[in-house]
Amino acid sequence: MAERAFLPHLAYDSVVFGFSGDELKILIMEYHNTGLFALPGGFVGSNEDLDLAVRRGLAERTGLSDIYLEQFHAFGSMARYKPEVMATILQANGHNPERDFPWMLDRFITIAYYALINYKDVVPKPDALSDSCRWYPVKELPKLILDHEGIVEKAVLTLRENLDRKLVGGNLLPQRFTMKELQHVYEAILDTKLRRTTFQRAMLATGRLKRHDKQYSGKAHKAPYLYSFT
Amino acid sequence: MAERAFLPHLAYDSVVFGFSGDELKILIMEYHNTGLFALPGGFVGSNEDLDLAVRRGLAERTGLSDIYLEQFHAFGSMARYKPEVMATILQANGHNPERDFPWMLDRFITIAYYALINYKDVVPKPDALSDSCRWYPVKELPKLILDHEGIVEKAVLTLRENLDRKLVGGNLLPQRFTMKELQHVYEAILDTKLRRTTFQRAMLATGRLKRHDKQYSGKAHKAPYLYSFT
DNA sequence: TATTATTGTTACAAAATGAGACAATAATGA
DNA sequence: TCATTATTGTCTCATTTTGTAACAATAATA
Repeated sequence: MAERAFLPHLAYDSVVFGFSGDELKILIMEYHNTGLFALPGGFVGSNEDLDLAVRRGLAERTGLSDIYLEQFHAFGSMARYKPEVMATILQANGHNPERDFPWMLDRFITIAYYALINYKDVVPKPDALSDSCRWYPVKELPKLILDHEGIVEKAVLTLRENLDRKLVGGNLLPQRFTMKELQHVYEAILDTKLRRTTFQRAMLATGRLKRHDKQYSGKAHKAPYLYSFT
Repeated sequence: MAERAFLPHLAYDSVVFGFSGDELKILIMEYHNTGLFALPGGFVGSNEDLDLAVRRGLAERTGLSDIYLEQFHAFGSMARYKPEVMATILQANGHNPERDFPWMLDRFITIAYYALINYKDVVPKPDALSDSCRWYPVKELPKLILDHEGIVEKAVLTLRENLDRKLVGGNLLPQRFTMKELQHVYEAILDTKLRRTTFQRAMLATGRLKRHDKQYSGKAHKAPYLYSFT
């Protein structure tokens, strides 16, 4: 068999979470002239670590290296095999799918990751096939291709389960943040209101928060401390 | 490209947990004339659901269908690519690897599952390349090929995390079991002693246990109830 | 019929959590 | 200057959950 750049039949998709306006958002791509929306994804180089392939793709789309990334599921049902979707996307970009990219019409098993990033650090960049790469609130997603909506759903569920266990909430905020900001992140992820005092006590009890200087907001009230995770 | 039976570069491995003699055990295969031990695994048919491929392989090895199965991680580093291992196994079985099975020398990404089964229901069966398929205590495994020891370790950690959250302990026991048996399963998985009364209270509080008739053991003491999960 | 080992339940202490009160600010504005 | 306002950090107390031990109820045995 000839050398090939990527492993056949294998892809990854990434659910990139950001936090802005007290909402949990994710990056969604739109393909040129199709009205089709999808998770940002990519392929794995024939001699490339799976994890590194995902980091590479994320770096290209967000400009960020060194981001919090976690693999959560591989999706491999036959039900997700719909070659006509990829054919539509390729045709809309002026390609002849069967002639130019026959391997993209194959069946794919995708390994899904979620990433947590500081919203303000990111300038989303689309790829060659895509029109745009934009933030959408998790609660107001457009219709996505294939099983991507199910992938997002599982990502959110996994993130919820890992929130307390791995204390990952801070990865959606700048290095230093107030207790209220952290609480809003938790509330957005869990989709529920939390009690301020109980939350503060629980967070401090983890022993993972370092307290820094106060943040003076210019508002007429006590200034909150800034915290960071250790 | 010619039709092929299996997706290239993709495999699955299964960590099959059983419980016997108050120990947590897993199924390990030994390859003919090599002294090499490995997790039971297999390949995914070109038109086969990933999950069903794993169930098919498990059914062949355990004789069981309808078992508790959970995917927990895909392993895809380049460090796990050691074609000489598979070459050794094929040669020991009288094959010429390069000529007969060149694709088995390729790089593989493996998707790992763990299964929980009732030890007594299983008669392990090796496959064509294997000598034996036997139970080994998790704490006394032989040296395994490639990254299979890391796969087992991650399986155990995942099982521990899921134990309370998904109440999966009962899948390692017969349909009906005593509270003491269930406690022993928990103790084996968590590798720690539990307090009898606290455990009993917590289990009953889940509301997922149904109480059946008593089990008379012939011993000189009160007979325990049998329970099943709903 | 007393003894033994084990089980299911209860009782009480200790710890964790829920819910509110309260004092301590930063700015504002009379 | 000094009361006012909004928010923060902490404390208090009630409630719930958990840790620990005691106790009563068995099945078989001697």
